[in-house]
Amino acid sequence: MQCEPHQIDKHKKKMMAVQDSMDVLSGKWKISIISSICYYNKRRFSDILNDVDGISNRMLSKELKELEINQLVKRTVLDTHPVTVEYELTEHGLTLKTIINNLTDWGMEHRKKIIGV
Amino acid sequence: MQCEPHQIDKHKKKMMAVQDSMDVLSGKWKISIISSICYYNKRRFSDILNDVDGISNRMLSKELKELEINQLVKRTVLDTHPVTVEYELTEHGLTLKTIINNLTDWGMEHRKKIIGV
DNA sequence: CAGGATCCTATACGATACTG
DNA sequence: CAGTATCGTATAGGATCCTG
Repeated sequence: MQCEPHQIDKHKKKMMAVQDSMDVLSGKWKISIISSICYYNKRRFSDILNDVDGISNRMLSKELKELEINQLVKRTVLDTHPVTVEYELTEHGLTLKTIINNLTDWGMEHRKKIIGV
Repeated sequence: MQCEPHQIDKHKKKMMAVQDSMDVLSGKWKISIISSICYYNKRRFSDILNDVDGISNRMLSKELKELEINQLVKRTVLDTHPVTVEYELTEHGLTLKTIINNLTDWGMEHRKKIIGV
């Protein structure tokens, strides 16, 4: 593919941007966790544990912490007995909604196409 | 969150769909590889090796094979000396374009917001 | 050039048990 | 309930060398 130099730069910039996204979102669980919180608006630890098929509490705890650090998720401790913790998306986290929806749609199509046949 | 039973089922279905997508796309490299091919339309092995920052030939080879199996990528051996191999997205792979674009945009925003500040 | 083979390491992840 | 601690395994992944 022949490209003008500034075209090539554009491609590189875009590749970098994708990498930046993936640095935050990649891993086996992150997207699923975000989806869970996103679809239910607010979600407790044990609920997410149930939503995300196969995840262990250790992993969930670790991943949520990372998402919090990256300011995608907000953690609220409720004053109940025993303690309850609620997770919700931050405003920045909410900007992922489009991507979640796209991945949901694509997953359904993919299942039809490849798995379902 | 109180939901009607059929609402809950909807959420579960969506969660499953996201999982299906991630089964194919997750991992450190897949999305970047697809982006590279997507942005350039056709791309040779060594080009992708250059586009995707930090990937080793071993990994690239492995990931491309998986993408081929999942029918996202088409591999064409060109009759040159020495051999050249071109990769392009299949029609099914092209349906990921929206997601790639969204991830690109989101990555740029995220950089501004978190990394760049 | 494209990629396979080999070897090795890091870390991602799971299972289980424990605590405020 | 929402985690943390500990331990063990599996896999992801890097480096290097080799070949048609």
